Amino acid sequence: MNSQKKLEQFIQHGYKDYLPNVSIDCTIFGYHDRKLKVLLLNWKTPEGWSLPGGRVKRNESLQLSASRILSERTGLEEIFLNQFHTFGDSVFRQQRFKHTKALSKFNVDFGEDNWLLDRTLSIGFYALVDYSLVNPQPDLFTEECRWWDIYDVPGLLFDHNEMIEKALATLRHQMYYEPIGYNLLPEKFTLPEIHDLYETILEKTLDRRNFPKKLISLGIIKKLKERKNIGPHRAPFLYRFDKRNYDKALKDGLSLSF
Amino acid sequence: MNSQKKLEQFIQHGYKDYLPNVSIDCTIFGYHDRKLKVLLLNWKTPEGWSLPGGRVKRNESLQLSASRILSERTGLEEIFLNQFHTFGDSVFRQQRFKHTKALSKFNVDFGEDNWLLDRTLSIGFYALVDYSLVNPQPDLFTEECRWWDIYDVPGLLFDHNEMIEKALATLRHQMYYEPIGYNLLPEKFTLPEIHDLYETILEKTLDRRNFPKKLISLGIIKKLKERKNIGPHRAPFLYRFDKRNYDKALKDGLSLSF
DNA sequence: ACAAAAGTGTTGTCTTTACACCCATGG
DNA sequence: CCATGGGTGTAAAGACAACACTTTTGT
Repeated sequence: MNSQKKLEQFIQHGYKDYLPNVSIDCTIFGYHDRKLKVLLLNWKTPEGWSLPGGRVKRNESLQLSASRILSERTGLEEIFLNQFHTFGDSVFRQQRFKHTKALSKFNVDFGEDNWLLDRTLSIGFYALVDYSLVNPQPDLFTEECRWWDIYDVPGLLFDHNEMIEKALATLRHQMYYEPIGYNLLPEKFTLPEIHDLYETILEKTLDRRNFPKKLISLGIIKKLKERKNIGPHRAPFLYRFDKRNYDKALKDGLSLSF
Repeated sequence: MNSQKKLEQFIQHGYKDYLPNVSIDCTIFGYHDRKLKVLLLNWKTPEGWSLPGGRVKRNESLQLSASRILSERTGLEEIFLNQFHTFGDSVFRQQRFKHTKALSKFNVDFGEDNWLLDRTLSIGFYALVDYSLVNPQPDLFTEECRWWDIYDVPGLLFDHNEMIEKALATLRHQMYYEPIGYNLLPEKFTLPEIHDLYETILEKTLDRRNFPKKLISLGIIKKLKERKNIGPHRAPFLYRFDKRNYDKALKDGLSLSF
């Protein structure tokens, strides 16, 4: 089946395989060059950028669905994925979708009462991924998929700006009682790197000496014997997460002061 | 329209007014006699206890819907209500509902493909209410509505036990960075009362002298000149929440140690 | 030798915890 | 006058915040 046929099939008969009235949208955070990034898609029609999202298959769990959607856009499996809120209160989400004309580019007959145009709640997940491992892929509905700096995000379709806000707020909050970083950083990283990551996300300067103390004393990160070559400067030591203590902290929670 | 007619109308044509495939369930916490309570409904059929829940009207926000459901069962308006998770992963929630026979008590023809029997995600809210103000009301589907001690909750229908667990975990977590109590206690309360409330929910003994210090120093509770008469013992002072500081703390967050 | 970034420890302050005796009331 | 629960302060320990000079490396 070619793309156009697949698209047509999905638009006209998708409700047989997918739940109507519900979608999933993922805020996918990456970190690169001291900037927090988010992965966005550019729609063919209606024109505009949005979060990557999708529908829930009728025989699929929400977690699996989100993880499928994410893997389709990034190529990654088994990444950190967290359900944070279900959106149904904004004006966009209390009525039917009205852009039947705007959808004409697809050359598929939607029809007034197409299932995709009905009121749709969206279950929001956020993901933390290693920027360097992602190969952004657009889908049938979209022309382009790429990273945006979190502070340059354009006006998005629907309530997606609100979703990113809430995802970010949740992430920030979470950083105080769970370790993060395992999914955003390469396996081996330096203290300045993780320090910058925390400063970037929290938008706050953190003491260069005090910051790592806690993580080290909790056993969450371990110093390696290797150093990273960073050109014309002193080579910093590499560290890595101690997965055992990290997971324990994730599970039991902790309280970071910063 | 009488009850039976209403029921029939809802079962057979409800999908015109309500979103299919989605419901809302509320974990309503109350506090009485040093025990944390939760409000449960006893279904006519399938027999068993469950959380109070309902469907989302097509033109209604989720928040409003939850608050309507809650007010129908408790008679209360404007109470603390928090969306905490959307459930769709348990086996019950990945398939159609199979108990067509079990539904026969209603004397309404459901039919194999009734909208109510399709896979249903549930958006979980939890509420904190003043036990003494609640007048539990069953609905068309249920015989009885009453409080259960949180540790005596019976096996519930579907994944509702899991929901209560998660609601409680969320509540406990929340207590460390937001004040609670305003919605669970009467307007005026004593230090032993709020102390017991916290101990009960957190399942932890809290120092009788240290505990109130924080709340008082943050300005969240204020001492009144009145005392409460508790019979044959020294009359304890009454306190009340300072709504200004309380709401500020709710909004900005705080960090309680306990 | 210089510029740029990394590495490292101590001290003062604040927060948290632990703890015990006296007081008020009703029966 | 006794039983029960309420009220109150201080000191020690631990956590946190502030802070500056030296080392490494490449050009």
